Amino acid sequence: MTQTYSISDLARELDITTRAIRFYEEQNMLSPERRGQERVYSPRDKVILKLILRGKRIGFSLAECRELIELYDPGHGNRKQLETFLDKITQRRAQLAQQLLDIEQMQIELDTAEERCRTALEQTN
Amino acid sequence: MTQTYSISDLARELDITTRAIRFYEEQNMLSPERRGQERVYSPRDKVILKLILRGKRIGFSLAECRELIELYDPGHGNRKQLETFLDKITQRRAQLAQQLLDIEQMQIELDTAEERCRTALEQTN
DNA sequence: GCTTACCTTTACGTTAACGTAAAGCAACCC
DNA sequence: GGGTTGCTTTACGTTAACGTAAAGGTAAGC
Repeated sequence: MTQTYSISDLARELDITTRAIRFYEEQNMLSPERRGQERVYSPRDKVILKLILRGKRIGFSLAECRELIELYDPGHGNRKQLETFLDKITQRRAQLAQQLLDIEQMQIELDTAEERCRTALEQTN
Repeated sequence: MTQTYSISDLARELDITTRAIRFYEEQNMLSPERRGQERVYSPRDKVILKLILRGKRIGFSLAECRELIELYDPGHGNRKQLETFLDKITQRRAQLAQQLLDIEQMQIELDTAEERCRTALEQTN
């Protein structure tokens, strides 16, 4: 049998609230099975959640995260759809490249900020 | 004389609204000079705005951006302050490192997504 | 049979980061 | 002097992404 999770299992493991998980479902980013009333999550659901969290860490909106999820299995797309998918992939790549530049630049600024802090600290001695 | 800018100069050049610029001032992230009623911005103000925009591109909140700005000139800090600055710098570095990992991972996923798109496209031929 | 621990739905509340509209001053153009 | 352009302040509106009750269902343990 393939592994399943309760909602609080996932909440604990991924360090988010159950409310957040239900919210993502409301936004059609998840559709877990049900056993009676209760939600039952699959490994795939967990992967999607991780995608969402990773997206959020680099500042993606949930709408953007949903796009990423749609890219995750493009099987059901017609020609037109697939081509817009490829477009979106290209755009995302450009965005990620820009973010890499931004991060590098910020690391440099943190370096000089640390420098200045340290010399200022020496002044106080 | 050192260069100055009007609010719409900066808005045009940095591609944001004047409302946003005024809002950042409300949040104590800018404090431009005044000529009569009008705001007059210095090159330093422009640097700060760029810091903000860069921060936003990688998902920082304005509160986080303000911290970065404070790190930008730590001259006026006492010992205690300077040490918390160094702490914050360390934290930011860790966050940036995590973001780098996230971006790399996403690039990989975009690669495989593109693969799947292309093979799916070939199916439609 | 009562408590405790999870689960559910419904619904209103909250915060961040501006958007948008209203109303008005100052300078230049014709 | 009337209109346009660009600046100002004040203030209410909006969206995203949940938080936070409230009210209740179910199964386990004592």
